[in-house]
Amino acid sequence: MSMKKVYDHKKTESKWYSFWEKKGFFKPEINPKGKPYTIILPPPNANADLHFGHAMYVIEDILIRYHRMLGDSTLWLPGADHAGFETQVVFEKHLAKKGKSRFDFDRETLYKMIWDFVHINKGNVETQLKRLGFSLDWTRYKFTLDPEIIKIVQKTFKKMYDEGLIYRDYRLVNYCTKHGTSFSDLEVVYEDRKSPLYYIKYGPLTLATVRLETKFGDTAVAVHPDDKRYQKYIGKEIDIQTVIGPKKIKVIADESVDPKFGTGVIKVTPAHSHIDFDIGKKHNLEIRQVINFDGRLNEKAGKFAGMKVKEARSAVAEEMQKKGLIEKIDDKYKNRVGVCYKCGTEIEPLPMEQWFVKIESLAKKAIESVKNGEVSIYPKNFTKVYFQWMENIRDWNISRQIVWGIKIPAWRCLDCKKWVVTNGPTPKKCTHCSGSKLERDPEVFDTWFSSSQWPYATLQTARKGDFEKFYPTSVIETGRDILFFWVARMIMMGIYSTKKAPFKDVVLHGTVLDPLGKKMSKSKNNVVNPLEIVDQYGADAARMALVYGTAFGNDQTLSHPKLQAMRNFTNKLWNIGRFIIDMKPEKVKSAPILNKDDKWILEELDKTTKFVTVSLEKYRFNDAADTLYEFIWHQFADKYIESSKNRREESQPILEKVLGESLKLLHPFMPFITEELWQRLPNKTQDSIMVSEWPIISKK
RNA sequence: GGACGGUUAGCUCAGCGGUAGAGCGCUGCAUUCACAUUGCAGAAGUCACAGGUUCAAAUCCUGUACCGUCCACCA
Repeated sequence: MSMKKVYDHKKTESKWYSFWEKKGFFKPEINPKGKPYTIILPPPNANADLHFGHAMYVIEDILIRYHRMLGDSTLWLPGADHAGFETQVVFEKHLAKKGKSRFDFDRETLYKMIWDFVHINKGNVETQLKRLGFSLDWTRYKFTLDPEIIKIVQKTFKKMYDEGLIYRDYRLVNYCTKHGTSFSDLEVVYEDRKSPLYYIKYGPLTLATVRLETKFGDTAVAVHPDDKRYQKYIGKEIDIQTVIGPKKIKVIADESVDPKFGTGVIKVTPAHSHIDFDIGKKHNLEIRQVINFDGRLNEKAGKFAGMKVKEARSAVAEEMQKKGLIEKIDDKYKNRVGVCYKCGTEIEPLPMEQWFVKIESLAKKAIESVKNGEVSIYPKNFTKVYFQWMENIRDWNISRQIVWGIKIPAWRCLDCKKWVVTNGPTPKKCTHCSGSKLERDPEVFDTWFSSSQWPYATLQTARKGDFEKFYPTSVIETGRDILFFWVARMIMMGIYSTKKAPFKDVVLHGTVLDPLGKKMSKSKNNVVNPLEIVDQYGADAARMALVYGTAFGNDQTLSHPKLQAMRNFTNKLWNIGRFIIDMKPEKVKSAPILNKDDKWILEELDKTTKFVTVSLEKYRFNDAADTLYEFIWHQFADKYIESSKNRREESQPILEKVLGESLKLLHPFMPFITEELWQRLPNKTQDSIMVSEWPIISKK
């Protein structure tokens, strides 16, 4: 079939993906003897379509296709994440549109509804990944809620519990009163606020506080041990007036009090402030909870009971002012307030029992694995960020009070109140007292607890022998915004469970911003669907645009002019192909004598081959892409092809050779058009360019 | 309060020790001879600012300004 003047990406791209898949080219088995090369796809959330930023997965496809052509036994394993809390929030929004809420359904029904919702979305996501040309081995597809994955996650929990690395503790958690769940420290975002700072009288002392409404939970007043002003009160009880009557309160000394802040005196509210909780623990103070999980004050607040935190604050302030208990109000005070990263509700530190991972020993090994080079992070300046975070890490709260997730396999014995933990199955009786009345912990794991086990959980359950062959994986490639959430935790959990870090290289890409340079988000309504871009410019152009012209690791702005340029490039390539293949002269000299031009282009091809290869090894994708563009367009097409026109019969073999090699080098970046042209090459050596050999630099 | 990244042609960005580069845009010319999603030619930047190191700095060091991001339980 003769070739049209203008390249039609829609025609080409629709046919090759299924061809590749049918041939089994995405499976590592096509190179059974090659050395293993593995990437686990960061499983996209199953609750929504991919946005254009996900197209950065192209980096992984480039690496995978390159290594497949090198002859490696190459595996790129796809999956999806149930994305616990995230998904529940998305689903609640759907419910809200129908005038419903999560409280209208029982647990099982809600779970089932979300399950159905997620399974529709998963299908959409798969279609998107395929349209982008990603050479994923779909026969090994995994979902975080597959029974075999759940089994592994629960088993890990049990093992860690048995070894004392997971414990149950009553302590303050970051709690969103709107969503009704706790969060890890990472999920709290901080906002700058101007909050009135009240100077209140506590008997003979005056202290400064923002959170007036928590005063009903005060169980001490604290000063710095060396603060001369307050020596005589330390250890004594003082009488104070409060809005709900007189009260006695103890004055304690603690190093953590900053004498320079306010008056140097603080109220200690162990139930509602992290720092106070620690002080309280040290001094054995009562944890007096006055704010309930619905964000309202309870009966301990007297007549303020039932009020929401904010109303209570102003109501208390008003009342205290009437009674002359407020000395002054500093209304210029600036502080940072933790809010829910989803809804912006102020996070309440609230005391509750939760499961925690004892993180120190895990972090230590994770730090070590990077220090000793078992794991390398690219771009390398992120190594420092990684260390910083790891060195200051705190125990990880892995309980979530939601329904959508993996259930924690823990039961409390109603007789002896102790916990029974299993690998998953419901225990018949209590292992401590043989009691038979057991109550399951209704909570589920933090999503990241399961995804941190993803590399080994997938490989251990995909196919027999996979784990042995493909673990540790070669590269984890992901957005740098989830370095802590995911990458760091995978390293910790991987080392814990398998004794080996789960990957050798961490490759972090920047964020793809909208055409105006703003972060894409649903709330801003500026999310771009990759399929729109693919329809408009072609998958090849979209892929190339993401790697061309931006240093790897930097943020980039989605640029239509750039997409257009890459679309033009595909057309240029198409016409190069058309000229060489479709307009082949009738007579061709079989053993040409090389002239100056021939030698020059072959030399340039060599240089390009070398440069592209080295750049890929160093994860310098833009260098490789820029060079290929320059070589193919400006050296091969503009110079060599032009000069060859008056000696076509002689140069035809060179034209074919350079085209073939260029297509191979370009294939990882632009798989569809390179396959289309490859299939038309008169001298093609394999069924598909996908399984052809990566060009080798010819010897001089 | 710390840390990291950015600041280079009108726009979007490469370059990161040897007298400034790309894509888009702009100007002029060419052409139904693979490609107008084209070719050729060209204009365009005191490389944020101030010091320093060096024979030589956009590139290294110090500091400043402005943008962006991340981390931190200051009441």
